Amino acid sequence: MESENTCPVEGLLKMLSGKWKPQIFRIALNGSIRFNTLLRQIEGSNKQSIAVALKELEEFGLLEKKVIKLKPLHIEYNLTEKGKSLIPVFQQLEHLV
Amino acid sequence: MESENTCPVEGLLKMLSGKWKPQIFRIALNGSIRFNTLLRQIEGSNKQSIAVALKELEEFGLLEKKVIKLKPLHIEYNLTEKGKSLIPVFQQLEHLV
DNA sequence: TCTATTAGTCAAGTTTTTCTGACTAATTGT
DNA sequence: ACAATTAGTCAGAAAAACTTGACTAATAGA
Repeated sequence: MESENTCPVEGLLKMLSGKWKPQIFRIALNGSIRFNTLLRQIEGSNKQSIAVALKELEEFGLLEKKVIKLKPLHIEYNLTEKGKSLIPVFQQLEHLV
Repeated sequence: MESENTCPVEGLLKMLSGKWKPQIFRIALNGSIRFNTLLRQIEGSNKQSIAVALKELEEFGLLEKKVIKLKPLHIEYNLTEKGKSLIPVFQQLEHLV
């Protein structure tokens, strides 16, 4: 009883594909993340790519954006329930390698 | 005790990144695979891309190449132990989604 | 002899992804 | 008034990934 035309791993790969999304998601596992903070801690990254990655992670429902304060502007991204559901997968992979 | 600079998921993503590797790997979960057979069953694919994907899966140690017969030429690729170790991850992801 | 099959390789071109640098807009600090 | 911080956007360039079509080399079948 194999699934021939769908694959959950392909879904995961799609959600986390690209140069920066895996790193951003992993940092988000430790708590709230912010645009400029990510930009500084992920070396080699750039505004545009981080912005696109955050938007995609949001669109896939793994992160949710939250405006904390308007003065001064403060926006945070947090794992959604869907995002948190991936934690066991990460843990399982850790045991493997 | 978080791992800040390594990530097993990033490893998985790297091994299976690209347009065809996930599909090839998934087909390999069902048994031996062959170059021309893949080419026919994966619609939209092409020689070059399948060849590169197989080579990369081999280099990452997920598949192993085996020459069965030289006349007529018959080459097979099978999951390695490392490749098989990913099966539970696929199963876990299936339960998730 | 000619064509097909096997499993590829190679160079060139196309497409997709990523990066760079300029710009926005509101607010705070000097 | 001027610079800095926040969180971005936009267009164009550069880099990476993917595709195409021609080719190889050994063997089998008509």
